[in-house]
Amino acid sequence: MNGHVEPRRTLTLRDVSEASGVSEMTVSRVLRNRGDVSDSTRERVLEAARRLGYVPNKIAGALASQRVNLVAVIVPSLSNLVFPEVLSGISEELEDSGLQPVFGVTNYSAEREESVLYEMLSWRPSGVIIAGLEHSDAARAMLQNAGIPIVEIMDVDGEAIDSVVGISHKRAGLEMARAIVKAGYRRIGFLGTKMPHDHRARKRMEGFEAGLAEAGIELADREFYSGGSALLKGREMTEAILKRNPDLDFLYYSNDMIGAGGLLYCLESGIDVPGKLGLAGFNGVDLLEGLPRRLATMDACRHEIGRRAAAIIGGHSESGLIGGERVELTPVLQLGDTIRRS
Amino acid sequence: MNGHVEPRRTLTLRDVSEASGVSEMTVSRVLRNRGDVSDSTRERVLEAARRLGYVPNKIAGALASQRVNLVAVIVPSLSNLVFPEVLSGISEELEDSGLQPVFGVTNYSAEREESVLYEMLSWRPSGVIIAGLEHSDAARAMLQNAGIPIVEIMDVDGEAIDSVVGISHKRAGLEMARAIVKAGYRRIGFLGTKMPHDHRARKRMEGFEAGLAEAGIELADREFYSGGSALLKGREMTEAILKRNPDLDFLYYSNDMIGAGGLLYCLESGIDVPGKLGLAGFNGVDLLEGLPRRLATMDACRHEIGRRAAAIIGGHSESGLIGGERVELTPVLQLGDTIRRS
DNA sequence: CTGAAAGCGCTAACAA
DNA sequence: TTGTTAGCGCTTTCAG
Repeated sequence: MNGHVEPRRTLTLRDVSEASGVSEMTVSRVLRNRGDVSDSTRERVLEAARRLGYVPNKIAGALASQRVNLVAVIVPSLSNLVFPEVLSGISEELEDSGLQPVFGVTNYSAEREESVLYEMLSWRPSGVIIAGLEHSDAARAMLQNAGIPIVEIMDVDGEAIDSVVGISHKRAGLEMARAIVKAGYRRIGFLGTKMPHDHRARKRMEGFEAGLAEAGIELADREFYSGGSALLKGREMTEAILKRNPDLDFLYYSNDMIGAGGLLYCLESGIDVPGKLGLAGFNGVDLLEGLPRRLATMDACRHEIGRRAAAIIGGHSESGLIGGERVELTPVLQLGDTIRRS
Repeated sequence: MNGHVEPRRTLTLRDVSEASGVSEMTVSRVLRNRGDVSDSTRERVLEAARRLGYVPNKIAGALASQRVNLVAVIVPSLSNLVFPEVLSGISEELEDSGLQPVFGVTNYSAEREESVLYEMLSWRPSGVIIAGLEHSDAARAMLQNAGIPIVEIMDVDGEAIDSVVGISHKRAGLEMARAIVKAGYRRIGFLGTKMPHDHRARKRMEGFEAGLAEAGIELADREFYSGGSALLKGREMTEAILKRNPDLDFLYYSNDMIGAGGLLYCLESGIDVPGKLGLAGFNGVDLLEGLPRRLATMDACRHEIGRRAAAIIGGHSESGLIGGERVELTPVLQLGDTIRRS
């Protein structure tokens, strides 16, 4: 035991260079697998690097090479189940591309989105994947001027800055409305989140109303919530809306979790689903498979969206090109057991 | 419309300096709010920066200042509901600290953990938050040599590298076992994930078995699953284990989702819960609040763990000190409605 | 309050 | 195959 304590300084290429008796440049080549290096030299370098526990400094590397292997990913929330799934898709696709996702969360605040974006862009990432098409002017300007591929995800209803991968939430709402009308339901209630900044939920509802309007129907009632256990809220809201409006014959939920809560409530209350009351949610979450009855829903293609978006960044960052791609995925209506079949 | 296209080059301090007629150094001061600058100069600089749409280059800044405001966060998975909640806690706590979380995912693979860690450390973050106490030797060495605060989270059963924030999963299992025994259950089955690398689930089971052993009881049966909808798997496994072993009087699930599936199955099958059969899960997820009956569980303190870990990094990065802190949170047993009361 | 010089740790480009 | 030189864009330090 000697009392000697190393003055904490992280190792540099130079340390490896000295330890191996090879020039810094060659060490750098070995560590990056670039250029031809003799096997014996490579061996010596790797051995020294390993022995010292050298970890390269990407900050210096990025500055020198003007290349950064980071992809900025900006989402509104992590509690919303949907986004972790998108992130998984991104992670997966990027796994062996040499690119690294870096996540930022905005909490559905445009202001926060702006500052997260600024922060991330200041690391000069190779690309940006960002949820939604709605951004502040400043954020939009930053994205436009960044000179890197930008992929806006989740939603295609609006004008994209560069590339876009998502579904049309308007159409999702519209088609659900048509299916419901077609099944003969007429007195329809809507239950959703009280989130003025969740543009996609808003668009779904607008599309839904448009779909009803085609048949000359108006929403009979609506109920909104915020915070808390979605499943529980789904129950409570369902109870509330049915108390207020007992002759509703359909409930459309803005997401599957509250829909599942509603379904459980109805089953317990002995309500005839889908005979007397039909139900539908949105997202197509796994969870539904385990419920006593299969809630009607529409898959939001979350995982796929993540993958496709990441693939675009990967492709463009390789080719160096920026070109607006537009990928509109089509969510499939799953009638399940909660909409009666004709 | 002129056809002139700017050669894409990102702006530098120098551009702002020239546009504002102020030295680069002073521009830098203004943009970082450092040192005294006259109001008039500040104004001119900010105006120019805004007009040009300048975004500082943190890569260069970090290299020059040897300071990076990034916190590396490494978790096994994003599908497991638990981790997004931890990340939320971290995000929240770091919100106004000037620190930025950067997430990496390992898919429960030690090898992948090693490479993600290496990648992240090469950006010289201000700290690392990493799930679990089990790491490869190489990973452990990297963490030890990084010279920055390291917080291992979720679990306290083992030896920490630096700081640790979590709960004892062994104890969680142990206490659940005691509660179950105390309630008079004797023929007990365990249902969990088939994941050799989920050390925490493993420790819970070990603790659980130890708790049973105190009363001279052995696990009567076990059932494992992997992949798919947890809720559905919970149903299926429950059905399977009860078919095989109809006289079981308690089922302990390694997480709430499969527990919830089991609960739904039992209710539908008309099994008397908790009279004839008791049930318990683990995690204390929101979801449970919306179920017909409240599943017994134990809160894993996910959000709190995230916050505390982030707070440690924040504190240490300010003080520049590294010091092993140990925070053991105590999960509270929630008996709910699925363990009979004496 | 403002500016000039030096250099952070690495890699591009070129030379040997 | 290996080495040398000159920055990358910023901040630190020191001098006005």
